[in-house]
This record gives sequence, C-alpha cells and structure tokens, in this order.
Amino acid sequence: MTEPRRRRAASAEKVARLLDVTEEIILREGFAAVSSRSVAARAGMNAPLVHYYFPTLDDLFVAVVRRRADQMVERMAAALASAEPLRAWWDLVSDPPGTALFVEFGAAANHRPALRAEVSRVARELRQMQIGKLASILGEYGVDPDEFSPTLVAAAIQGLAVVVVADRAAGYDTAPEEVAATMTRLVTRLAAGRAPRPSG
Amino acid sequence: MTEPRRRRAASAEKVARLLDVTEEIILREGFAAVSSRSVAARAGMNAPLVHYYFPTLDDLFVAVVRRRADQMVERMAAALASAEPLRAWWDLVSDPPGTALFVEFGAAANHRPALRAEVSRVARELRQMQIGKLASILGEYGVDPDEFSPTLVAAAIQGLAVVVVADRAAGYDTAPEEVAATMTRLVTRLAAGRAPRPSG
DNA sequence: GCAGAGTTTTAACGGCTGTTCTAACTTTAT
DNA sequence: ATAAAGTTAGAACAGCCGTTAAAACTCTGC
Repeated sequence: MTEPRRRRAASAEKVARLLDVTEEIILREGFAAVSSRSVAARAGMNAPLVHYYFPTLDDLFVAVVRRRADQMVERMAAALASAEPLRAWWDLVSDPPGTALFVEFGAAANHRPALRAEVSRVARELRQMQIGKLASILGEYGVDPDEFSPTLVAAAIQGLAVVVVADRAAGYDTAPEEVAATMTRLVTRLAAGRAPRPSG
Repeated sequence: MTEPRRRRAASAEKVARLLDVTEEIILREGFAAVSSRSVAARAGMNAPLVHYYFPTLDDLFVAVVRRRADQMVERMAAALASAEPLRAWWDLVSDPPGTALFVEFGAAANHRPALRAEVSRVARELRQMQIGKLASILGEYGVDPDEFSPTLVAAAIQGLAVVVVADRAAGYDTAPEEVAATMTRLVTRLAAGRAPRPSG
C-alpha cells in the first residue's frame, strides 16, 4: 500500500498549474498565443516538460475543456436545483470567465475534431439539463410553453450570455450592462410571479 | 481623362479575390489557417503579392470585416424596412455565413486592436438600427416593452442566431434546427398578431 | 522607340512553432 | 548502496510564419 504518493501529488499540482496558465493565456492573449513554450514559461517550466505531461497540445486543450466542463456542469446543476433556478442560471452564465472561455473554445473547436468532441459533449449536457428544468418551471412562471418552448428559451439564455460577455470583454459598446440588468430584472420578476402549483 | 483603367480594374478584381479566399479559409479551416502564403496559394498568387495589396495581414482582415460589415448593414436596413421586420431580421442573421464569420471574427478580434475597432463599429451600428426599429414595433406586436425592452430583445435575437449558427456548424447536437424552427414560428405569429395601431 | 509607373516573382531574413531525442537528475524501493 | 522508475533540462529537427529587398516583367503615355 506504500505507493508513490509524493511524486504523484507533485505531478498533479503541476498538471493543475499547466491548466491554469493555459486558461490565463487564452483569456488574456487569445487562443493563438498558446504554445508549449509560452505555457511552459508562464508556469516556470520547459517546453519538453509540457509535452511530458501532455504529449500533444490538443491533449492540453482537451484537459482544460474537460476540467471547465465538469465544473460548469456541477455549478449548473446546483443553480437549477436552487430556489430561483432561472436567476441562478443567468447569474452563472452571464459572469465571466466561464462563458468567455466557452466562446474562445467554441471558435477554436470549430476546426479541431478533438476539441469539438469535448465542447459538443458539455454543450449538449448543459442544454439538456436546462431544457429539463424549463419544462417543469416555465408553466409555474406563467410562460406559455407553446409560444416560448423550453428549447428556445434555453438557447436564448445561452445566446444572451454569450453576447453580453463578448460585448463586455471586447468593449463593443452595445450596452451589455443594460442588457444584463434588464435580463436580471426580468428573471427576478418571473420568479416573483411564480405560482407554486397552477390550480386546476 | 484617359486615366489607367484596365490596370486599376484588374487590381480591384484581385483585391476582391483576396477578400473572397480569406473568407473561405476562415470558414473552412479557421482563423489560424490564414497566412499570406495560404491566401496567396488559393488565390493563385504569391505571398509578397498579398503584401503588395495589403501590407499587413491585419490590413487584409480589416478589409474583409469592412466589406462584410457594409453588406450586413445594408441587408439589415432592408430587412428592418420590410413588411415583416422581425421575421426578415431573423432570417438574415440565422443564416450563415454572415453570422458564422461574425463569430470567428469576434473571437479573433478580442486580442487584435485593429480588428476589434472594426467589429465594434458594425456591432454597435447594427444593434442601434435594431433597437430603433424594435422601439416602434414591439408595441404593435403586443409585447410589453417594460418586460422585454428593445435592448434586451435585440441582444437576445443576436445571441440566439450566434448559438444556432455555431451549434449547426460544429454539430453540437443541441437541436439547433428545432430552435430555429421555433423561433421562426414565434416571429411569424408575432407578425400575424400585429395591430396596425393600438386603439386608445 | 523610350521612360516610367504599376505589377509580379525570386530569394531570403530572423523568429517562432510542435515535437523528439538524449542525457541528466531526483526520488523511491529494496 | 543500488536498481529502477519517474521527472527535468538541453539541444536540435524540419516547417511555417510575416515581412522585406531587389530584380524582372508588363503595360501605359509619348
């Protein structure tokens, strides 16, 4: 039972650090600025060492996506299970850097099969969680599910978050703060008008 | 008045071809696949010739964005002036490659000042056109502008288009076709229930 | 014909890339 | 102490990058 513990622990720390600095570089300088050398430099290592832990840069990217995805799925589950699901959901996605990273990865994944598979997986999982929840609460919120279907609402909220985060990050000056504030108000109002169970 | 016409015309054609192939490469292989050599090869030229017309790659990118932006502004104006503004607007943005290119450029522009300025300009202009139109028609459509403000609706439609186009392009399998169809139905229903002028 | 402007090509520069090989080093197990 | 396993560092590979300089070609105006 005396397996190598210290080594494994040290390695795990380094792997985590590599994932951290990769996210940092992507957010601050963009996807194109990520290289085995740039990551290594910021992590205080050498390029070959990066390839020791992640043989290919794609492996590194996939690991970053996977870690973020797991975290995001967990948080989304908690949000949807909270007292105000819609509001918690919006707070979660309208706040960087999660969505900002998702935007960067979404664009980059378009032409990288390995990345696309990972991003696709988390996108589908999150969407299904959201649609499932919406199906059971839209009625309570007094929203006509025939006019605004769960599928449409889920996509709209995700899209709204992407636009707000992207505009805010790039400074497009399309009033992202106003959009976010209005959305928060709308979501709050919906929650306030919630009927515990429609009498029938 | 006998200015050099043939030469200028030939140059203009080449410039247009460079913009075309640049868009092609971005859509098919991604932003990272664009280089003076790859563009030149697909256009049947040499790398230095690309730099003859566009001294810097950023100049090329800016030209591509500018051309698309002008085209998009023109089409959006026509859509918003049509009989069914909301529907025409949705049809315009939910259809690639315009929005797909916007997504790619949006991500790339995040860390390229020259590009960001151009993208910002068109994003703001389009958004203001949309908000202006929404302010005058949301009431006619029976939408409460206090609950769904023009700013929010405009951002939501743009976000929805981005999500649908991105998901469709990458094959995320988050039912983009269903979302698009539902949105089209919603928009059509809104137009059908339009009141020429609210009595009172 | 010639001059000159406009256009195109060849060659090359330094720099950064992903990745691999190899050797050195460090820790663990015995 | 030693063998083995795990980890790190140095050097180098071919390849592509943006860009430039300079020479060659082509066309226009005279």
